[in-house]
Formats: sequence, structure tokens, C-alpha cells
Amino acid sequence: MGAPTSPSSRSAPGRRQAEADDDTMVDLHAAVARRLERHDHRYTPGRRHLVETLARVARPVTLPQISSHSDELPQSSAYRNLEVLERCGVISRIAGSADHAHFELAEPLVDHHHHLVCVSCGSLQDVHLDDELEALVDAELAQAAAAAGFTPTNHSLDLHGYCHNCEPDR
Amino acid sequence: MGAPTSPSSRSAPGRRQAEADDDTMVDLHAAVARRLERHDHRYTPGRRHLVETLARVARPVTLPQISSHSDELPQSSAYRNLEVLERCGVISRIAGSADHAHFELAEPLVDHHHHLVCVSCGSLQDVHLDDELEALVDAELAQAAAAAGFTPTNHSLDLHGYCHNCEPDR
DNA sequence: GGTGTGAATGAGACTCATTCTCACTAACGT
DNA sequence: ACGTTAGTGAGAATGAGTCTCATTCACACC
Repeated sequence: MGAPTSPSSRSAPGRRQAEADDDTMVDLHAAVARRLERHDHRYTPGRRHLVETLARVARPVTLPQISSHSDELPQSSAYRNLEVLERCGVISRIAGSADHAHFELAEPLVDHHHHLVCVSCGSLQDVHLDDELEALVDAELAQAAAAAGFTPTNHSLDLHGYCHNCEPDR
Repeated sequence: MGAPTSPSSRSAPGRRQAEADDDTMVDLHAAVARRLERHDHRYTPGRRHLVETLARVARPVTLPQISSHSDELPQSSAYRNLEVLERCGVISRIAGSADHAHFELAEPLVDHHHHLVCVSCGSLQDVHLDDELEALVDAELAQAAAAAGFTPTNHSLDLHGYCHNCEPDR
């Protein structure tokens, strides 16, 4: 991992997060289970539920949003499981400026992508960029990082602005 | 103490944040004062102090770090003033995953730049990218945003990894 | 079929960064 | 001087996220 993550071949399913059909869901669960096992953790119903919700909404969501989609999980368990899933590389936490952190499926389980961040309502949305541009960015960042004695793992690129519900004040 | 000290205000901003010499400091204060005035706020000594600290450290810092550099300001005032300065576009808040938010001088007052984010200790460091690449990124992001009905204001590009004090676990 | 071991759960207490409240003071305009 | 408004500081309040702990579950091995 000298270089930033390239969206290169991994054994895991590199499928689009959106509109997950049953097949991709099965693959996803298998991949998640494998990751949990590797860390000596179990793929319990609660965790399964979280993963399934994240896969279905296909965008970064907060814990309250997850709960509202179906609150089968008490808050403390939900947070604990999100943390476990994060440590196992299944999901990633986006700390943003909104009140709550956002969670999404982690990169090897979904395609590399970035976010549109609404500065008004704090909501997040995925964007995909051209691979070539990604490579350019990675290359130049890697170079700049090296100069600063920094060991990169991955980059994140957010576009801040107003989502379609939050037109700039009018 | 009266008015801001620089009547000669040559177009101040656009300067590098690091190693601010006295001249740039004078310019900076003038620019900040102008912004505050525009919002009917005063450039009080406490605010001056915050701006000066941020200019001197030349990297995003947390409130405890600001205080440790010289705690002339009670916590509640510091937070309140940071908020005012943020609303006036003088500083920007970086919410990150660290315990504390980081603060830095806002973009029009310093050059456009990005951050190296240490995933281990949470510290931030500035990086500058090639203008051409920036333009490319902006162009493509703008296009993607338009497709999503999103009105962009600016982008942020972070490189996550390990700073030179926090080599990957060994 | 028991039984032991360690992970998982849920309820609630707790932490702690940040924000709010409020009484008070400093600055500016007239 | 006087009124009005912004700023101050101390402490209380808020609230997202974490921790504790008693209990339950899952699985292996007898």
C-alpha cells in the first residue's frame, strides 16, 4: 500500500451499490461474512440488517436514518456493530460537518466514488469520476505526499454545494 | 487600537499562509476587518488573536491547540468567535473524524489547497496541487454535479494516510 | 444432551466537544 | 450623556457517540 488505492482487482464484488438485486445481495453478504470471519467476528442478524440497509439505500446515511428505515436495533447495538463493521473494512464512516456521522459500504465492496455534500441540509450523494482523472489525481497526490513524508492510503474528493432540495437561499 | 492598521491595503489575500511576515499580517488583518464590517461585526482583540494564531500556525488546528498556543480567550468566547469568523468567511471549519473540529483561514484569504489527513493521530497538513489538475477536477465535478441537480460551491480533496509521526502499524 | 468459552446484546449511565443562557461590559452613533 | 447593539465570560445545557455490565447466544468439545 505504498500507493493510494487503485480501483484494482479485488476478489470482492465490485458492483454498483445502487439497485442491488438479489444476486449482488448474496455476494455482498458472502463478502462481508468473509471479512468478519477474518477478524473472528460473527455475522449476526443485527449486522446483516445494517449491511442490508446500507446496500439498499445506496448512499451514505446517518444512524437515525438507518433506524428510521427499520429500527430493529437498539442504538447502542447499532453503534457498536457499525464500529465492528468499520474495523473489519465492511463500512466506512464519513465524519462530515453534519450532526451525525454518515455510514456507507466500504470501497472494496462498492466502486470507488466520491460525494456531493449539501452544505445546507448535510445530505450526501455519490458521484463517480473518470478513471483517468482519478489516476492523475492519485499520481499527483502521491508525489505531494511523499514530499511531506506522508504515507497515503486513499483519497476522498467531495464537492460541496446545494442539493436539489436546497437551492441557494432565495 | 481603533481602526485596522492598514489603510494602504493593497489587494491582500492570495498569499501563502506559511511564514507570514509582518506585511502579510497587516494585509490579513485588513482583509478580515473588511469582511467582519460587511457583516456588522467588530474586529475585537479576541478575534484578532484567533486570526493571528491561525495565520501563524499555518495548518488546520483544533480549539485546544489554539488555546495551547496562547490561551488568552475563554473557551466559550473562542468557540463563539470562531463561529462568527466562519460565518463571515474568514475561517473554515473542518469536521473530520478527530475528536475536535479543525479550523483554518478560509480560502480567499489563503491559496486554494487540500489536506493530508492522518488516520492515526487525526492531524492535518496542507498540500497544494497543480492548477491545471485543479481545473480538470473542477470541470468534471461540475459536470457530474449538474447531472445530479447539484449546485456546487467548492471542492475539497483529502489524502488519507499516515503522517510522518504515525508510520503504519509495526 | 450437557457444558464451557467467548462473542453479542440491550438498557442505561456516562463523556465530553460544542452550544446556549444570562448578566454584564465595551463601542459606536446621535 | 444616552440609548442601542455587539461582545464577553462563567457556567449550565445539549446531544452524538461510547462504555458498562448483566444477560443471552453460538458454537465446539465432551
